[in-house]
Amino acid sequence: MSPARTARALARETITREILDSARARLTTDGAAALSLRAVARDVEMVSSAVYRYFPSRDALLTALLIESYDELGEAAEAADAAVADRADAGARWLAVLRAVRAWCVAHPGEFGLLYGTPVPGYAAPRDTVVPAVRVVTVLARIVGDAYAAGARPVAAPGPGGPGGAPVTVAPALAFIADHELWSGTDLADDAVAEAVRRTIMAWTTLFGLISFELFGHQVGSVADPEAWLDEVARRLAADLGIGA
Amino acid sequence: MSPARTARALARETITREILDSARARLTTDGAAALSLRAVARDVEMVSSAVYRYFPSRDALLTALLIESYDELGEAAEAADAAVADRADAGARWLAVLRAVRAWCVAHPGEFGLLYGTPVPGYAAPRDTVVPAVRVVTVLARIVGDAYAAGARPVAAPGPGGPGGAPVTVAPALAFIADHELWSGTDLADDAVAEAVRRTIMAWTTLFGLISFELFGHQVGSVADPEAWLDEVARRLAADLGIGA
DNA sequence: CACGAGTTGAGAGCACTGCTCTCGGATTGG
DNA sequence: CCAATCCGAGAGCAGTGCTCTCAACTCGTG
Repeated sequence: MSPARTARALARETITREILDSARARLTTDGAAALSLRAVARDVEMVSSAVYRYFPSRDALLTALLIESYDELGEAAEAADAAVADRADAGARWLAVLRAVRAWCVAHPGEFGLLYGTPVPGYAAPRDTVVPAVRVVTVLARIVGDAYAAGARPVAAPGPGGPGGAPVTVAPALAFIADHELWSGTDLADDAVAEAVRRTIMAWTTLFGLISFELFGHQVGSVADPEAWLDEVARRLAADLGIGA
Repeated sequence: MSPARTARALARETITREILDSARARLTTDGAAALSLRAVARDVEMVSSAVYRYFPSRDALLTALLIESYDELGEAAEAADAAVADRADAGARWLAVLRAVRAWCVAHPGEFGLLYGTPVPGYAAPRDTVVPAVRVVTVLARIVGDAYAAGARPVAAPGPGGPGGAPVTVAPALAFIADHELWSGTDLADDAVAEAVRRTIMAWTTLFGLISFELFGHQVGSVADPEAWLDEVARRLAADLGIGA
């Protein structure tokens, strides 16, 4: 963290932190797309060109914000899960995590827009962002896996035998969830694991949609109490997953 | 449509159309936030200031695009529903509409970003956009209402009597769905209507999340076949709504 | 302590953006 | 035909990301 604690290195750390903090503040007020490097330069009372000593480009700054935010959100989810005393109460863990995820997003709308909103025009998130990005969904999958290991099962699934066609295959890139030791404790067959993964992803999709609607103003006036609405949706999702509240 | 078919009025119509078309094209290539009025001016081979004769500001242009896009999407949904011959087959109508909505969004990613993505920084959508914005969810609610009128019912709901607390109230602004004649044919009690409305909104939330994940690149590598995935999710949602496929 | 090497901040400059203003020319309705 | 209106062009302002140069500062080493 501090390889050579020289005055210069220390100043660099401090200023880098200041830039990041200012950028995140402006993220919330101005939005990710309008993040202006000159504006953060004014915030930290430097000339714009000086900021480039710390971040080689606006995109590099965005990437740093992206990783930091993903990690913060993932940690919030993990902490909420860990805070539930009764580890066997999958319903309580599920609700706690979903509440924590929404709470973080509501508290950090700018960061949420950066993470999950419209991609910033000429910017493509580099590989480094993938690992922190999947922390949240991993937490969700872990809860489901624990519940299934304890004997819980999803309700009658419209899966292979249910209505409609064969379920879609989960691509290899989701192996970190599908192949995870999460499911090793369960006595689920491989296709049952795949089914659980799909349900978890679908639940995560719903949660994301919910938060997105709330933060992007698509449910103003349609949902009176967002917190209560989240609770209700969380319970429904848990019921679908068979990890009753 | 053409009150005074003078040469000037005709030219104005044509150029307005050209500007809108160019703007929508740039929407997909550059993104909504980076929509440059000067760029569309170059496209239509005018000087930037001339464009202001047609749209008083960039925001006004955005609003026009917003309304036009909402209407197009809403019409696509309505058309897909209307195209299903067997009006009593709620499952088929549901699947058709969800497919059509996704198809339109995939075909118009720029417009999707404008409609449902991160709000453009200093821009607030005016009232005019509300009516076209709700066309899609109205189509969904109509299908559910028709099915319930025909006797279908949602599966055991974790509602008032189910697990968890009391369901959240739907705010008055959603009256256009809740108070709609959609439900007058059903013999549902008021709270059952509210329950159906909530389920419809939740399904719409999931659909939006799904499309958003796909278009914003949050499921690259995690879902192999987006179309098949949509079908599967649509069937699960229909099953939850009790309008089985 | 001194000095060369590396780091940092400031400033000017380029090309771009949204937007406002003015000015000459074209079109319109009376 | 003519006054009123509309329209396109151009200049200009303040903002943006980014590059370059230059002077000042800090650092490890001799």
